[in-house]
Amino acid sequence: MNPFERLSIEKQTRIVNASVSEFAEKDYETASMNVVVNQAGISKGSLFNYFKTKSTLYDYVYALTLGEVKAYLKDVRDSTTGLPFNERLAQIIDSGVQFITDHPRLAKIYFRLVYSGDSPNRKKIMTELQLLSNDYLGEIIQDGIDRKELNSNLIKGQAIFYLDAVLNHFLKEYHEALSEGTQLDRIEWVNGITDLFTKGFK
Amino acid sequence: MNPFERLSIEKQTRIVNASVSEFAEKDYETASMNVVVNQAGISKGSLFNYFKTKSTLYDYVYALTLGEVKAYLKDVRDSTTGLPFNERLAQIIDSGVQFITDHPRLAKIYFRLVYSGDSPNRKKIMTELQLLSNDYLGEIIQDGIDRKELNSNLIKGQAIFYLDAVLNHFLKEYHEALSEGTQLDRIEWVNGITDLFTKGFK
DNA sequence: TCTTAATTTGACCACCCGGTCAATTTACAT
DNA sequence: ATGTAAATTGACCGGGTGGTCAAATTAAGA
Repeated sequence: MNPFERLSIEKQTRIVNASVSEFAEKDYETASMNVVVNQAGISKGSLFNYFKTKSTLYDYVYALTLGEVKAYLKDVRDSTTGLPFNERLAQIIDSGVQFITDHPRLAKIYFRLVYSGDSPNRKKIMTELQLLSNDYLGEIIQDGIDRKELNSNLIKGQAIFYLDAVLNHFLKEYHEALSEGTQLDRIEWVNGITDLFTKGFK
Repeated sequence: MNPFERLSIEKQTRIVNASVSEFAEKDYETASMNVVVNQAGISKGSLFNYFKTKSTLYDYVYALTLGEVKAYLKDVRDSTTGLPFNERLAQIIDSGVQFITDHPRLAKIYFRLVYSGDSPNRKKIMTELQLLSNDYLGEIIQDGIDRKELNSNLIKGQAIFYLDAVLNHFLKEYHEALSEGTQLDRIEWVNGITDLFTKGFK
């Protein structure tokens, strides 16, 4: 049992909160351990006792973020098996929107990761993300092909790539709009995106 | 006439080269004026005489980058007026590929900008980029609609958004593949993308 | 050649960084 | 209450940052 896990839940929460906030606001290099320490109300020595290095702390936050993302993805995948491609896609987008609303700071960390590869171990992490996207979207698309809703001549790698590009970009935009106070018309966009791909993949 | 412009072309080139390299390799905050200075073979005081601050130097590099991007875009737009949407789109992508090949470092700066908003004056710059994309892709799409190749019910803002997402993401991927030594099958991808949109926007 | 102005230099400044560790405080078993 | 082990602290370290400026060098005109 490592020292961090031995802490009271209250203290753990304070530290995780401060870390998430800092890594959400600044990129990895710019994020400051001193800020985390002050925000969490602990001493510097303590933080470095719980996490050996900055990179270790980031790993923890990263695991937390990706875990939450995966949970949302898994939920929506499992609760929509059997539905036609376009409805499934719509619900996946909705789930993304929900994630952003529930965890705006984790979303920021996620997008920072996806779009600027901002992290130590960039290579490994980017590969992991790509694999996740491949597996996940690959299955959804394959399902659509099996169901004969999508063109069986689709080049799967490409189809995944396009879906991934549009979904992530839309969610990023949605996230930015949200944190600026404005709001995108969710339904209109969900319709637009499902439309594009149901026709484009036909 | 500012002091930088008074320099010999040779010296200007050395400085611009060093700056472009540094801003391509590291994000704005992490990029180091000391590195630029050493790489360019000039003293620190000189650099700060030519450019008052780091941000000023970045502005210069940014203007250079965007200028080059715009030149490529303008060229391909003007040389393809009259062509059908799918051929036009294909040539735009090809032009992007060409830009990446000709100016890999500028491409890196451009993608860093687009995807992480990495710069001082983020807001202003992002707005400028969005405007550029809107005008440019908006015209191409409107042309396709007028020519009755694209659905006249398209929500233009959305269509632009999707095109932009896929084009930039593809070019970014192409750029990364290139700098890792591997190569994407350009033709296959160009066909895939034009396919997606000619069907998806129908 | 001498004078003056423009250019270039690099030591230096204040500040912040990630990380360390001797010293202190806290918690707990006896 | 006392002794001991564990947890916590924050002053401190080496190093890097953007930026400054008095002094040295170079260029140019008379």
